[in-house]
Amino acid sequence: MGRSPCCEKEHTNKGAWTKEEDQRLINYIKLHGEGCWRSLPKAAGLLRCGKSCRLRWINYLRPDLKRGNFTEEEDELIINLHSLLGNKWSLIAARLPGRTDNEIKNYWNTHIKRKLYSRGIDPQTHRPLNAAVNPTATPAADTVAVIRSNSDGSDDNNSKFQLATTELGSANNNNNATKIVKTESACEDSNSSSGLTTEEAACARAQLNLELTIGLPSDQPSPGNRDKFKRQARDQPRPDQQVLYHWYGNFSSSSQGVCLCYGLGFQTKDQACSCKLAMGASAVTTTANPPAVTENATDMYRFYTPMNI
DNA sequence: AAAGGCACCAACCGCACGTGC
DNA sequence: TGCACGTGCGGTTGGTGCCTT
Repeated sequence: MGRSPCCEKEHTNKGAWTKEEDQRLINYIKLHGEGCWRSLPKAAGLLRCGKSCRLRWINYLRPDLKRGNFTEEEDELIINLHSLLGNKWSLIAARLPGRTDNEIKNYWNTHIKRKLYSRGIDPQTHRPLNAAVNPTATPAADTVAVIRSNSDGSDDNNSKFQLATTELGSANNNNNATKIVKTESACEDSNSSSGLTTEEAACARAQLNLELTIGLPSDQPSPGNRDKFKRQARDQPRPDQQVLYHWYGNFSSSSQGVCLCYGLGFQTKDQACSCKLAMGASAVTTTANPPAVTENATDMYRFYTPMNI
């Protein structure tokens, strides 16, 4: 038996929303909050599919949306984040307060792609266009994404946990070329087919460190998305994935935690989090029960948005 | 002024994933 | 364990307005 449709299509409006529909949706959400999208249309007196209501609210009606043109800074941030995350528009949007994934996706397809082409950069690979067919070519982007793989080679389901970055060689290389692109699992086993020699792996552990300075995270716990954060907590990678967690301070509604860095990179387990210095020590706490870390672990420090469960 | 092409973007669609029963 | 459901995501479509010829 297939799944039931999300709504009775013959009884729903489609296409552009009217002002009256918008107002009904706004009024309902003001009174009852977000969530239960399937039942919302009926309760709000709207002849719309629940998904349509959700989209309309998230992409257009939400009061915290920033309207208007993208700034040059936002452009560059999107380009950098895309080089790290690929077409993960929701993750990119989470780093651009007031912007939606749909908006960024549209903007990417209509503006930034062209901009990158005009710079001679392939928007998908972030490599020079004339190097697209050369697998050994040096990436042009300032940073390169490394997708964390589980030890069995599969990707982690939660893409929030997939983010990792490497940047190497800025100290001894003035052209900003990124030198190493390896999966974390490959680094954990220098004898694997990854191609990293023991020396290279050690070198990577010693030198890899990227801090992306990004704006305020908009993906913060709220009554509407608290479950999402609970799930993230529950879905923490297994201890054998050797991840240390830092949760940010006090996240009550009156005191939001602020994360200004995506401090990602390879560090030894005894090494202090450099992000601490940037943020102020009081803002960072280490989880009380970090996963076990083995002696020779390659630790991936990750920084998460606030959590208040 | 009309027609065609193009750019933009809101909205839709199908699918994946997590949860609860 | 399997199913139904709710939600979210990324890709695509279609309507609209502007520009060019």
